[in-house]
Amino acid sequence: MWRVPLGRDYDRQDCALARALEVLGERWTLLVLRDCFFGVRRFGDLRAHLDIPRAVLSDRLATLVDAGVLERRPYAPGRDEYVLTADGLDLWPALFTLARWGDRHRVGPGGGRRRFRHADCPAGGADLTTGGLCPACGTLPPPTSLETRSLDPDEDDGSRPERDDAVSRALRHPHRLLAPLP
Amino acid sequence: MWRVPLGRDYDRQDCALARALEVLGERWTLLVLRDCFFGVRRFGDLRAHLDIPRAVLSDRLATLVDAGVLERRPYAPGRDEYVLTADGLDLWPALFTLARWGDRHRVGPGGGRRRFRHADCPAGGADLTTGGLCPACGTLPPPTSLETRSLDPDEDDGSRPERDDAVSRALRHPHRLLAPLP
DNA sequence: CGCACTCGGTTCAACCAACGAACCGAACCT
DNA sequence: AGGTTCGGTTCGTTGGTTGAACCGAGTGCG
Repeated sequence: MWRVPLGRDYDRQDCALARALEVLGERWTLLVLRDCFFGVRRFGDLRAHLDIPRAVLSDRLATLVDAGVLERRPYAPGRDEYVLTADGLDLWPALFTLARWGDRHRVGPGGGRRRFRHADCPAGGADLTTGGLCPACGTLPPPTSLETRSLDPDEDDGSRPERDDAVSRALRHPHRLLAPLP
Repeated sequence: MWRVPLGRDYDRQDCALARALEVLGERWTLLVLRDCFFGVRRFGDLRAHLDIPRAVLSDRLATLVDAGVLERRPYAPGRDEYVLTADGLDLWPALFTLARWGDRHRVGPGGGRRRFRHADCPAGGADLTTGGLCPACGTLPPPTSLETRSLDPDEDDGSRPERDDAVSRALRHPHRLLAPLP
């Protein structure tokens, strides 16, 4: 069921960015992948966290599996889960970089609510810088060695109402990237 | 004329990525910005290079100006051009990172046709690595100090027909990023 | 077993965005 | 004045998004 999501004219664009956007450029797709990095794997959890119509989520997941970014695999009889492939994991720098831009320019001063810490850092670990570097050890950690958490409540300016689905609640506490949610 | 391009539900997403996608997530938007980094500034040039409907381009440019990513300014009586603001220039790492992913996973072996060289490099300059680093001097160069070019014809596998608009032709030769096209 | 419930979808109708062609007005050329 | 280019807007058609309803397999429970 291959489609070219961005229209037939895109294959005339002589550009790696256009190739990437044929897979990633549709609405919701990058948010689905962000959740996959956070450890969300099940259809229902994605739906609860994103408020995305079932049909759209179904379509996006099929496109991503088709493109080799996600793998669909059974975890119980009649139940499948979606996990990032190697190609998908390789998207982490792109997602992180885009999100940091959003932090700097689209949310209030102080940046967003979410922090990423280098949990496997030999130098003790610290919250990542804008470029994704760990300030303690100077390396660019892979997503598997990162831990994410919400800002503490007293750091929060309360400018935006918090969501209260199971995924949002789980992600308030420190959580290793890619580890399945409780 | 503010709109929330990705639907009212996005503002319930407690996430910097969602904030970024409200501005950048619509179809064509990232390709328009890519062209801006290449030095394309005029409505007609964007249209010729992208094959995008006039109405859509008009809408995207207005959204980007509205969001402070582009600035619209007159360059002749009755003629305006669109140039990247500081916020827009700050998008370069995100665009570059996404394009590199496209190179690695969505085009054939050998990567894409386009190369980026650190033209202002004190160590002589070389084509950037995957992470955007200059292998000669080890720094992460800003877009203004980069030069881009197409692969030489003998390196090209000919798998995709070349475009032949004025912008595509100009971008085959080495060209400083952000410098206006001839 | 029979029944209800959950999960992971598909189907359908209404709506809205994208497309492409036609039109438009200002500036410039001759 | 007449024609051309540029930078749009308008408009009818096409196609993607949305949300509600429906569906079928698997599980829990009396």
